[in-house]
Amino acid sequence: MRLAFLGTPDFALTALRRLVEAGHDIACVYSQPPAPRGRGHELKPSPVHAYALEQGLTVRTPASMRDPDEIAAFQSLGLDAAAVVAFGQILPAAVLEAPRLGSFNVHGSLLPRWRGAAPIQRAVMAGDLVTGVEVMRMTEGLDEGPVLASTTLRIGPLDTAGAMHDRMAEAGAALLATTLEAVARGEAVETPQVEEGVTYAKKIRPKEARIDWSKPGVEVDRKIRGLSPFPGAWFMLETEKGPVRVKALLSVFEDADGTPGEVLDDRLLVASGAGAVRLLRVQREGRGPQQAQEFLRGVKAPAGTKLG
RNA sequence: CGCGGGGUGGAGCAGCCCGGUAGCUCGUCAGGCUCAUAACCUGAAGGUCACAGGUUCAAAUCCUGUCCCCGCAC
Repeated sequence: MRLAFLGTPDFALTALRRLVEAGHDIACVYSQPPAPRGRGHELKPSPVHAYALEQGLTVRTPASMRDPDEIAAFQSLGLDAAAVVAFGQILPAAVLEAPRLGSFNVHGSLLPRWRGAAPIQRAVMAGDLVTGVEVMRMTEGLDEGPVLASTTLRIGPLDTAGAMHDRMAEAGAALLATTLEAVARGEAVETPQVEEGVTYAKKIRPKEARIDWSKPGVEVDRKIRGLSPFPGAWFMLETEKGPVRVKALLSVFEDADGTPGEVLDDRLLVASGAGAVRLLRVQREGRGPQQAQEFLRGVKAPAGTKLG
């Protein structure tokens, strides 16, 4: 098929790779323009952008797909379909409807639950036991289009948003590839989303990442796993060299009591408003991620330590 | 030139300000003890202290440059 691919981060890259390997004719790759991300204010192309250049694909990084010239250029590509995966821009109908067969999107949730920006993280934070990845036809509304294919995934007690992200990227890429084939053959079945159970996955704000130990342990644990590895739920720890910010990357809920924020044993079991949370994997600022055991070798946090 | 932290035996850290015999908690190996809720005791191996220059009688420690990693901001 002759396709346009619109995507930006790693999640999208996994899908693009699959389409390239499947031998599709990628007429043009669209991605968000290089931004001064990362340290040192360096201008870095997005993962999708970098890969596209590497593959010798045509890349465009318009600031806005609403630009009339951009829309005209898109319409003249002679596309069979457009694949949109975590692109980062709202697309106008003129773009969505330009390809002969339409535009399709990979979304990380079982719609209509968790429409919007951060479905994977919100699902983990909410304690969902099951989630999934779906391919839908794009319409003007936010993630409201009919669903063509779906894969469900379980969220285990030790799963983080990052782990789900990786699994979902793979599953989504495969789903997208097979669905596009089905669409090409005219065999795809589109199922409208049900009216009930609509929720929205608001974008994650760094401000909500600080851990409030007075909350129930079950919630603290979900927040830790839902925000791991990015942006990372964090707390403050007093050390010999002063206060240090520590991210909790993985944890598990345990039934124990104590003053919220107090460490209950020598293995990072922390009391919360209800029950306790054992930190299994953490990362302090300036250092890399570490298992609790390694972390405890370099920092003192014995029973009785108060976390902020 | 956005702000800041860091690169020390296999892992995690201290030492650096106030230059002078490389330390701690683990792991590994050998032996002992035995069952104490990640076991304990004894001994051993293992490091050009990121890299390149400079200062000095002497540099992990001071100065200059380079590379790499991480947090924030974005």
